[in-house]
Amino acid sequence: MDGQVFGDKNMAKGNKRVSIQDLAAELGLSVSTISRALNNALDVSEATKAQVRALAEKLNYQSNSMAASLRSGRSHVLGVIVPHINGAFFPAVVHGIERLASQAGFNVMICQSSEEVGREVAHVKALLKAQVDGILVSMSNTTREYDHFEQVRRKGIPLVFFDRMPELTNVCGVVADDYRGAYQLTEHLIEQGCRCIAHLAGPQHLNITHNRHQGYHDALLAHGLPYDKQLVVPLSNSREAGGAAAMRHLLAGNMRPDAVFAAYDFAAVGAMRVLEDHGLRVPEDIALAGFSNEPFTTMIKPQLTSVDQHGVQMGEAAVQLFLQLQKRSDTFTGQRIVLKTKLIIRGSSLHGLPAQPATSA
Amino acid sequence: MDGQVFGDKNMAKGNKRVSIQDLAAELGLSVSTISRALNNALDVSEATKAQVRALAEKLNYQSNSMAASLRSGRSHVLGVIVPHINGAFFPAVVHGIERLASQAGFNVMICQSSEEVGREVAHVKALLKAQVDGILVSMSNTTREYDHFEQVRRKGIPLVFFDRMPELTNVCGVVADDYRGAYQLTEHLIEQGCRCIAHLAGPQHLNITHNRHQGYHDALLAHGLPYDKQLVVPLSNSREAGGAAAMRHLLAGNMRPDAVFAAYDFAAVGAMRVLEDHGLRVPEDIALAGFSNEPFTTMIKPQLTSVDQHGVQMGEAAVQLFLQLQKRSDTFTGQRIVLKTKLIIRGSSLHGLPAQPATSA
DNA sequence: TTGAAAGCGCTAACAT
DNA sequence: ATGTTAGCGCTTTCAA
Repeated sequence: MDGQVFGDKNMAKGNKRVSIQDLAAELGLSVSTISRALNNALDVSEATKAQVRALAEKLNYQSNSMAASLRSGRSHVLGVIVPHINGAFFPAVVHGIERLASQAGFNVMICQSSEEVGREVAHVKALLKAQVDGILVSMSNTTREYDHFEQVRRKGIPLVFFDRMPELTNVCGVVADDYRGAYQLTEHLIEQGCRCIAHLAGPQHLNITHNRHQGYHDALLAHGLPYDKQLVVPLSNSREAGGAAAMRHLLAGNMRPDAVFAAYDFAAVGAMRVLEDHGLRVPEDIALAGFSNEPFTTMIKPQLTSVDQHGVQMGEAAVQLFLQLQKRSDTFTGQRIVLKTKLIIRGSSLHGLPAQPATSA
Repeated sequence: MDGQVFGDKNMAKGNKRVSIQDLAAELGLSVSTISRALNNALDVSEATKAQVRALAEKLNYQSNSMAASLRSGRSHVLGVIVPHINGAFFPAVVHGIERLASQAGFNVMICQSSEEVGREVAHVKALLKAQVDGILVSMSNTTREYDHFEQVRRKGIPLVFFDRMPELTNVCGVVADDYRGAYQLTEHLIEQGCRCIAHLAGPQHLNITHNRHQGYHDALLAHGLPYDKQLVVPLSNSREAGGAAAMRHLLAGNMRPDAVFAAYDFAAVGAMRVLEDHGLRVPEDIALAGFSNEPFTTMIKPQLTSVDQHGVQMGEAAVQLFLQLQKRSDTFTGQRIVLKTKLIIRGSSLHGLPAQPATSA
């Protein structure tokens, strides 16, 4: 492979792509036969198939999927819209989607909304124009109207949400059990002896963060602890800076929590930094936990207790839902798949008793 | 937006998409006029344009980009192939690509090769079939043959590499100055008083890791230090586990380095863990540095010295290169853009003297 | 088992 | 300023 010169410039530009017409002409067959042979139709003799395939190979024929899609009405492309691909969660979901989708013969078109409704709407439009066979989407956190999704449905294109989905009837999607994850996490903190547990909360119009908050709330009440609004601080963003600001706000108040549950791992790290700055030890003085089980949770000290959301699995489930929808598109059952989450206990939350055996490395 | 029922099922399936034919019929105009009006051609009266746009809006017309692309030969889609989207680097590049591309009127189709040549080849094929207007690619680390790239060129499709590119003449792309980054980093370690600097090396057939190794090598010699092969340990993978294994190997040998430069941040963290386990302090006993400036470098203790690669900028440069290529496709200049890297000094490398003022937070 | 022919929805000459 | 016409490359009836 060395010294190889890449791209001799003899064929500057004018080399037309070879089409099935060319193959047909070359072999003295009709284009329809070529088409059928290439698509491995059952009513073409093996002999011609072989012949056609050989020539296609030789001439380096590449089918034009635009033409095929235009004619057939199916593009074999699956559109995916994610809010972003930072952190590990969405990449994991995308991975799951790609695996199952490509296995089912679909190409995947990934778009980032960058948490902007505008871009989300634009992407939906572009995907529809591109005639995708289906759309999988996790909403941006600025999405409050759902007309663009409604359009998709109106066109009869299968639409599947994952993780972040609108509170509407008749939409299908797959979500993690954020409620249960938060509930268990809060319960764990209580078992650690914490009695004054704060929550750094994400935006409450989003199902995921709403449910995390709710799980926290219900766990407190279930264990006879009061729910105090002063202990719930909204995060200005999901990153470290947001967590740090919220933590500072909390420390400036007149309640001194003995545990903090942040709705995101990144926010938890920001909080941890602030606690250090204030000379507070984690978990001895204040227990700390996040949500998502980002890889860096095991890199920091103490390691961060968190909740795993099984991203890959979620992606796969979303594709399965899509495939189902595609089969029988008359019944939009509004099916919701809820995936179990997994509490991962690490050092940051071991406030009291040694607690249950650690669930992870 | 509450209580809204999503997707009344009255229009089960049969609602044909509205096409420009429908618009033409409705307005008593020809399809070509409609087409021109929609594309804002300059030879259509403002009156009709308004009329057409109004009806299009009313009927919720969505153009069929497959048809348009098939006819015009341009898809306005840019294909992007990345090895993966873990960590922060490739997502940053993708972000840069998306920003500039969408600004230039292109949609972006992102594909992951997952470090498998097979998938890379498949993606190239799919993108060509999809008639993309150009392909931006960062090679998988298992790519050793470049025939699939050659095909792209042969078809006259602009091809731009970024970060990881083949050692061929006549290919264009944008890379970070890994050599210089590694050189400066090594120099910094030397200035810290380190005299026995090890390198955890990435695969040497890839330009990026090869250049990091080379920069390390040359910096040593330039400062009169010997280059000792025993101090260069190949990483089995770029993650923590790879770094940990390499570090263990190093510690088991008879050389005891006073600094370690890992070719990836993740590997550096793995190494850090092993050093801790061996009771060695960073940076007092052994200085440590990585490469890429991942966000977690500031989350760990000590914070990790690293080299920033300006991912967003790289993505933008790649798009610019593509746009250039598209304009004058006759001259494949094989232009290479080399982006400066930036040494970010943090606690993990402060082995000796206070050194130069810290470059970052 | 193969061929002929009609078009998918749009654009782009070329007319008018 | 608008209309006519001819396809882009493929799939898919309908015939043979």
